[in-house]
Amino acid sequence: MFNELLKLDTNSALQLPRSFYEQTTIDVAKQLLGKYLVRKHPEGNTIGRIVETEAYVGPQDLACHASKGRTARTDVMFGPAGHAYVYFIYGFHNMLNLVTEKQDYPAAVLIRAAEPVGGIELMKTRRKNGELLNLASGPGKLCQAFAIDRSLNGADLCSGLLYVEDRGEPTPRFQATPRIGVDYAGRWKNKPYRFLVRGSEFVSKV
DNA sequence: CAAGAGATCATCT
DNA sequence: GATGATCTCTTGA
Repeated sequence: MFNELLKLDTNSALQLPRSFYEQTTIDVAKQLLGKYLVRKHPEGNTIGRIVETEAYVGPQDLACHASKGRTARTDVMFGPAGHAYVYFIYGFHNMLNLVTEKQDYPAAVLIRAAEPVGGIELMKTRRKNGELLNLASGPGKLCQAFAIDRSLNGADLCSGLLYVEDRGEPTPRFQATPRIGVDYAGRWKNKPYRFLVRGSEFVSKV
């Protein structure tokens, strides 16, 4: 109980600054591994150690929504770095992305999985399958566990209810694989833009 | 277990 | 009108 409270005590001084997100999308995707996603919510806070990401690197990337141009949906990606791009897919699931790179360059990192660290009981109440390994091991599951939906689309990651902490861990060893579910993306579908923490039990099962 | 289908809707053609 | 940065449950071996 006491340990749980310690874990929940977040420190905004550790919050990643906007300059972090202004790096290249690939760099951001790699460096987000081992960082902590923090979601503040009236029901309670939830925290997870990011273990899986995917980079969507810009307008030329056929797997990136922004390759279709600037629309109401993709508008956030064209804005400044360090904001959330949240969209709804398959009639069921929200996907959380963090906008990267400079203003007017549309790119983002998809957060695909996290190891639950704080607010685990709350996550279990939000998820049908309350197994620890199944709470946030996939982009849709993660959004459900962290109560992330489109109301957070465009949210500033440097001031509010949703941000990422650097707790001083070095970036863990990781591997790169092709991205999931982007078979339509022609020669871009095989790019090794999915990054997973090596040996983590909490990555998505694909 | 592996494979398959169904769920369900915002977005763009 | 089609389709998707998915998940879960059912089926059958």
